[in-house]
Amino acid sequence: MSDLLERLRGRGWRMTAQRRVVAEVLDGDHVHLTADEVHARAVAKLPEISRATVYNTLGEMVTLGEVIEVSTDRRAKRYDPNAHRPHHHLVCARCGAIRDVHPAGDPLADLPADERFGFTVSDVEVTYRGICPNCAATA
Amino acid sequence: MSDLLERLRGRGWRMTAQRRVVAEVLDGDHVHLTADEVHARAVAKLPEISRATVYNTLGEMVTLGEVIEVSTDRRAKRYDPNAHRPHHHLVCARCGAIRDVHPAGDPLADLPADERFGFTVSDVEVTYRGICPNCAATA
DNA sequence: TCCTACAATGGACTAAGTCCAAGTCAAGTG
DNA sequence: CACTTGACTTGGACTTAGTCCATTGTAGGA
Repeated sequence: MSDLLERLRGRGWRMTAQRRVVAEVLDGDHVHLTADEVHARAVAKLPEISRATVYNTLGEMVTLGEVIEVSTDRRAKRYDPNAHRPHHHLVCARCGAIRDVHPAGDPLADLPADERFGFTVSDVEVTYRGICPNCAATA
Repeated sequence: MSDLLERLRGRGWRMTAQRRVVAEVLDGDHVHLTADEVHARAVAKLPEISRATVYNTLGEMVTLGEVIEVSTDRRAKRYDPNAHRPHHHLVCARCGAIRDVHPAGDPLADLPADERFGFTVSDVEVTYRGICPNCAATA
């Protein structure tokens, strides 16, 4: 049922009710939640869970590479459990809706050596912006 | 002397001492400043300028398309006056240093129609992450 | 069952940014 | 040039998102 939970367990994570609940929330199809949204859903399942724990747990999942932090809008970070398959994001500039997308080609390869300034480049994050069909309809 | 200032004037901006100072700060080679850094430098030239005005002015410049907002780290937004030439960013994951880069190819073209979900895609923002030479040396 | 190191709690704290009512002033008009 | 007016600025209170930490609780091994 919970792939995410399985993977975390396999890494020697100490399993607690709180961590299970956070993993379950992220593992649904409710992707791209903010930390507060995760907390709200977690509270529904485990009323006494604290905000600090949710932040800690999300942070650990990010460190373990099981969840990706996305900061597409300028407000809160969002958490994307779809970390096992590389992807990028398409964001509606009006309503903030987010879709996962898979562009052709490898943007990393598009950065020539003379544009790397001696950096060891390890990662690339691409955010497309535009207007979603919904917002376009109500323009 | 101040290209940015010239362009803004040409758009019917009401010119005030505050706006001039903010434009001057951004127009130097001091790129990628946070709003607070802009404010600090502005205060050096015009002691009574307020934080709110700096935020307002930066926001207007962004709206006019003369300045780009960059949120590479998860802290404060940074402001990049180099808006007239499309470019992307290379960020050091350790120290946060930022360089402008110009990748080959057009990432927008790499997003196939069937990955656009009906969005009208107008913009793309690419952030490369890695370790800068400085940080690599002191690893 | 008991221990103990790791985890959770919650409330105070910080950073970054927004809001607003009141005062100020740039620039067009006569 | 003086006047007028609506746009601009101010500063302080407020909000939002997130961090910190001392204390309390507990998972899981011996």
